[in-house]
Amino acid sequence: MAGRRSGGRRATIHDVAAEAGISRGTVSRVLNNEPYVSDTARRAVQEAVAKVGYVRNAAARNLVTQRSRAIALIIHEPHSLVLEDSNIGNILIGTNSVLSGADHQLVTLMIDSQRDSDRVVEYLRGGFVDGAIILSARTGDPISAAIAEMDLPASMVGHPSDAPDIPFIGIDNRAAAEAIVRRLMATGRRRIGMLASGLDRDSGQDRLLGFTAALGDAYDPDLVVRHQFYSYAAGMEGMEELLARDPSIDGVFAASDAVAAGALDVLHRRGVVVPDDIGVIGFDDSSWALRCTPALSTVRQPAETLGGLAAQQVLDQLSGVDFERALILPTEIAWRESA
Amino acid sequence: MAGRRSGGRRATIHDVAAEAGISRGTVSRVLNNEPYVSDTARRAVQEAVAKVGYVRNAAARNLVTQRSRAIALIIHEPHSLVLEDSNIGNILIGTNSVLSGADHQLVTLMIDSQRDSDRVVEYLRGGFVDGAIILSARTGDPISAAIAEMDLPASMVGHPSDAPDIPFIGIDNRAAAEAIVRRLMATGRRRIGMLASGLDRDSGQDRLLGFTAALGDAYDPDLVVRHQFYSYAAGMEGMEELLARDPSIDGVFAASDAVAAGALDVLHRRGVVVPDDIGVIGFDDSSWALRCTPALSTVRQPAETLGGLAAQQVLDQLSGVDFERALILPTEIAWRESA
DNA sequence: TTGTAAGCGTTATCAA
DNA sequence: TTGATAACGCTTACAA
Repeated sequence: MAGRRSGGRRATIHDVAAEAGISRGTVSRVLNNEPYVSDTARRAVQEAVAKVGYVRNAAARNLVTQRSRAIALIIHEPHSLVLEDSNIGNILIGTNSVLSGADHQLVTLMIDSQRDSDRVVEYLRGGFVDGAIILSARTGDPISAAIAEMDLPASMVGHPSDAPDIPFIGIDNRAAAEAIVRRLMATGRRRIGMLASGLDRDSGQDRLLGFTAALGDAYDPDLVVRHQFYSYAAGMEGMEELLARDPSIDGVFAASDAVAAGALDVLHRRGVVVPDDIGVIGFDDSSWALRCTPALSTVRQPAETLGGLAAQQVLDQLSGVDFERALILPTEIAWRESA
Repeated sequence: MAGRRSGGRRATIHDVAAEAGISRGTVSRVLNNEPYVSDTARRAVQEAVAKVGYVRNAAARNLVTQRSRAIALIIHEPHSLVLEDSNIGNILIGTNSVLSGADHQLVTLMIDSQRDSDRVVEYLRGGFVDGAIILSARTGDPISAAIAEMDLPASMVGHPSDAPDIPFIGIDNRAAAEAIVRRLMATGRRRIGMLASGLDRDSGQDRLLGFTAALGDAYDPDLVVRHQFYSYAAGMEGMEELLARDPSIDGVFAASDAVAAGALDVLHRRGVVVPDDIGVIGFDDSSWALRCTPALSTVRQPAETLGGLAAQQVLDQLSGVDFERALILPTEIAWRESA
């Protein structure tokens, strides 16, 4: 399992016991910081461990304890997500920090093909981890189904409409979208369009719902352009399309900051002035928002907290304490110069 | 180790053997696709497996085979890297793809604190993985030292000056930097400055060396601003500083695209026209390059290939075949509008 | 407080 | 081609 040593086999508890002149049982007790061990024995073991260069074999330990102290974080579609968009980095940081505090190792698994998906299911089934956190799942995601079926402690960040019964944590995308679109309307805009993305996820769907709810009677289906990804490219293409459909448009709600950035660049090249001619708003408050010119008005997600609480949900299941299976965190509006 | 089943314990080879009415040895052979198994036995096992819902226990298997079929990819400093910069996404994609093809699971480990660092060393020592790929190591990195010491098959992307004897793969940062700076000089610039970053890594050091080499006698130490991170913020601060030091500057080499992007924005706000007043060049050809206005001239790194070959280096060590321990890949210049 | 010994679920050797 | 059986390295009753 571990890297083959250059020469000789690696030390076991057996060697430590022999070196220290005591039994393996006591060595194990020292290693696990258990009570009822004499100071003499403790010292002897510590010295022997150092001397023979002992390191615990995880496989053997996991086999008997039925635990690994590792938690998986599953990321779908590295292309569109890690590269282009979003708070994924902050989610990771929050998760890692909570897990680290509980002395669990975070292992990130990336799914980029059917083959990956199958292998990851094997990995989870095999017992390499005690639990899992699922990011950016789409409707019909086979991993989530497998996790639910194998009854592995888990938590989803976000919550696809058809998700199996797995605890989750998220934000109210619909309400947040509605709120920021209303604010855009309050600036006097009359013809507002939307660059919708990620409609195969709850986030995308709900942001669109919030948009239509805010517009009410003013809603014009013709002013919604759909795209698969939350990407910069989607923003560029979508904005071109929107301008083609209605040159008199004076407001745009982009489904994410990356999308908004693409839209802003198109507007800039076309000589359309933001926010004078068109007000633009985004969603996420990711690192894109402040890079945009002008700075983007957007919805701030508590990404790091989201990641941390997802980790906590998994740890709680592991320790058997009660916990809230459905968590919705509040968002806020970061109002800047783009609208 | 795995998630506790709702009720009853999970099926073992024992159960399968009993159900199929044959020995555990034969069951194991079927499971591992070994030869010398009758079709009758094979079918019986497959049916039994399905019936009792058997899944192999990885810990037990790893214990006896001394293998895990998993490879770690270690990322330092998620903040500055994953969020701000670079080709890390592409490296991941390349690594995952090669490992996936060899039926190995990629597990990404993030290091964000001393505590993380210690835990990761434990994880590696424990035998959870058969090998490791190290990204963005700095000089004096304890993880690399530990990996070298424990003799774990590994590969580094990049190569810190004091790195222990671990195979590596990288690009010639010095030559690439020199080449693009020469090209900038060829556009007639006279006062060229550099926004240097990551000087605690080989990449940062070498890019600076390439810069001074290209300038030769024209090199003015006063025109080099140093910053710790390859970040957008570093580019903004550095550019302000550079303009303060010498308003007549007419060329800038940024140590990365993110840094260049920050510099471009400062110039834009100051009303300095690029490339008319100042020519700006970057490094990486990351997703930043095309988002910049104007599009950034930069050095293209074969990031995905880098990741793939690092994975291959590890796999080669595992299989014991000969391989090249020091790989340097060629780069090319992507010349666009910023210079 | 310590030692003994029985597993944990596989794979792998050796006979049959 | 198959079946016993001995490891693999550790934890954990149970006895002492």
